[in-house]
Amino acid sequence: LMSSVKEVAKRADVSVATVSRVLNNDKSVKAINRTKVLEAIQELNFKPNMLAKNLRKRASHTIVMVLPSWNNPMVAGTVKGAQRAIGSSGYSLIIGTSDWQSDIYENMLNTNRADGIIIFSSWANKAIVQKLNERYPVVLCNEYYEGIDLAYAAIDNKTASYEAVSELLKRGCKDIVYVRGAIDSSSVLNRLAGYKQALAEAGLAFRPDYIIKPANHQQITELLNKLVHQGMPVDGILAHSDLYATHILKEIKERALHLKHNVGIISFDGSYLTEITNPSLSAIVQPAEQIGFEAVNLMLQKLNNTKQSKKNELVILAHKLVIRET
Amino acid sequence: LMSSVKEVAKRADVSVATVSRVLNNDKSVKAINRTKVLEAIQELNFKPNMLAKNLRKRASHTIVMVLPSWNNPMVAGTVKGAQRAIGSSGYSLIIGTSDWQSDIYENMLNTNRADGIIIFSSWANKAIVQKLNERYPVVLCNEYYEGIDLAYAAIDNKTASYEAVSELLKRGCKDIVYVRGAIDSSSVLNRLAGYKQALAEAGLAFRPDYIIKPANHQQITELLNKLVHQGMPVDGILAHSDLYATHILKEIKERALHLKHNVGIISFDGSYLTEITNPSLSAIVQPAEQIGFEAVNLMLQKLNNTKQSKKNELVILAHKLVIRET
DNA sequence: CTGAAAGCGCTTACAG
DNA sequence: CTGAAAGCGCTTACAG
Repeated sequence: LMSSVKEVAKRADVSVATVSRVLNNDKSVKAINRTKVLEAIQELNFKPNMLAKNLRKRASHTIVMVLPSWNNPMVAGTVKGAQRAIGSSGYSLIIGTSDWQSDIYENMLNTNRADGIIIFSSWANKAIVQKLNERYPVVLCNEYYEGIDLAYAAIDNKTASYEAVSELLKRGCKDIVYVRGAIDSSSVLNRLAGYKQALAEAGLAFRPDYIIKPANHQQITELLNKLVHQGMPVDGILAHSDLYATHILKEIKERALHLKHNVGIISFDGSYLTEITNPSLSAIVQPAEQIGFEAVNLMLQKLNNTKQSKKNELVILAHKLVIRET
Repeated sequence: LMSSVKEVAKRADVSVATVSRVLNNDKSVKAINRTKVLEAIQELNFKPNMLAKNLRKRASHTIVMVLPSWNNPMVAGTVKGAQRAIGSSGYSLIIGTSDWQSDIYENMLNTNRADGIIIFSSWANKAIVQKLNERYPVVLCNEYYEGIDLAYAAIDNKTASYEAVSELLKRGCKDIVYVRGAIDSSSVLNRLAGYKQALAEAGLAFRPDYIIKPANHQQITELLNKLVHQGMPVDGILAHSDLYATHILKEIKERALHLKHNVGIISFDGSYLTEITNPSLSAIVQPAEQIGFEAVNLMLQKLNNTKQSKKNELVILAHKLVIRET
């Protein structure tokens, strides 16, 4: 049914080696032979079998990417950028989320189903990342691990957080809560550092109670209410994600969360969610698409750099504080 | 570095054929040999090279899935279900969106980078689907094509639409607009049919002007305003997607769209977006995860059914009308 | 500039 | 129940 290099070779009256060379743009092929081969390829509608090529080249030409979840527009943007970078590189992108068992991804690498792994999310702890990094190309998105030499793409979370909190302070907010992520990831720690820096510059004391660490959406309301009922007022919120912020907005509206309607809220991500809520959300906009794009490019560089500079590249992308109604 | 069947065979003191048989659960292997092989696999930490297996089996063990976009929670749900169905089947899922050139997907099939294709979205016109279906396993999500024998998973769009419009009529709405999708896909046509049926049963005339066909989000406002300004009132809207509905809500709030705040709105999909808007949106909830799950299962059946019943299966899943604030 | 040949790491008729 | 051997469809030193 499908024709092979053998048939192309016969038709073009050359050897399979020459056909392969044409397929791989080998400069050494004489022009006349190249033409004959290309014609034969056309006539036979030949499509190279990647299964064979992959085995021979010992590469799956596949990259696997781990995401924190599907239901997050920031993630969607990143994937979009990743797909764009994959483009016509000849590589395929396999995407999965971290609710899969972690060893699925390791297995993909072990069994040659993927050549490298891009990790978005704090799915993998430091030990896993370190272990992977010793054997396979690894690129991180949005996070990094102190002490591991890795390529990654992310924004400057500390500065972004500093700017957001400074904005709230400028408006007159005095009691600002940071609703942080559940894991001590680099983004959480850096945002925490930016938060502290902004308070310090304003001459305000840092109060650990104002760092809220919910295990899930539901807990946000619980923890914030607890704070308020203990006599600690809240007039500003830095939310770790748009999803957190939309949830807070909803709970305020439904009066489950006992905060004023006009509490200052700035969330991270700045996806389209911040525009469809009512009121619309102020946010630190992350260049999600760019992050995904750069992450894949870093990986493609790694995969194509045979014995070139091994130095890992860090790509820091620009964020933007966008003020909307909160 | 990596050990191969050859090394396992040597260590277990059997032939590579026997190793392969153990790997493939061939019952004919004597228990003692099976044990020896399994031990050797353990000791050598052997991982089979899928590149070789795929070539030999003439299968990539990969499925490609085409989505309409990334930024849509309904799509996210479908992908989540698809991933769950893939589970530990040994297959990988490659996902892409329809803004890629269509021939990328055909090329994946042609070059053995994928064994079958799942099409969500009306990315492919009938001719393309028909052509693909002649050569490769195809499964459709949410849509089907009249006259092509295909497996697909979807809800009963006509009944769902009928129920939504009936609900609006029951509330007293008389002038109901259907903001339809841009393509004459089966879902659009069926929803249109349900819309008409509901009107007919209520003794109301069908007015083609009340079917709005925006090319993009921005056009919704333009087209609806035009209708209203031409003296055709609007008191109910059936929206083709949650995204459309959230956009409508936003434009009403910003007074760009000249409709009353309390216009009845029911949207399709019923993703989490319908809960975070203010007011929250009434919607036909599609079982997105299930749809993705079933689609992948249909595909896996096709790929594993060597010479079994060729009859294509249709999976119709239950929808649900959920009334919220609109 | 080209071809014959070996080989990537598996699986599977075939013979015993 | 098992092994020797062929082969999946490519690529690539090697020799010329």
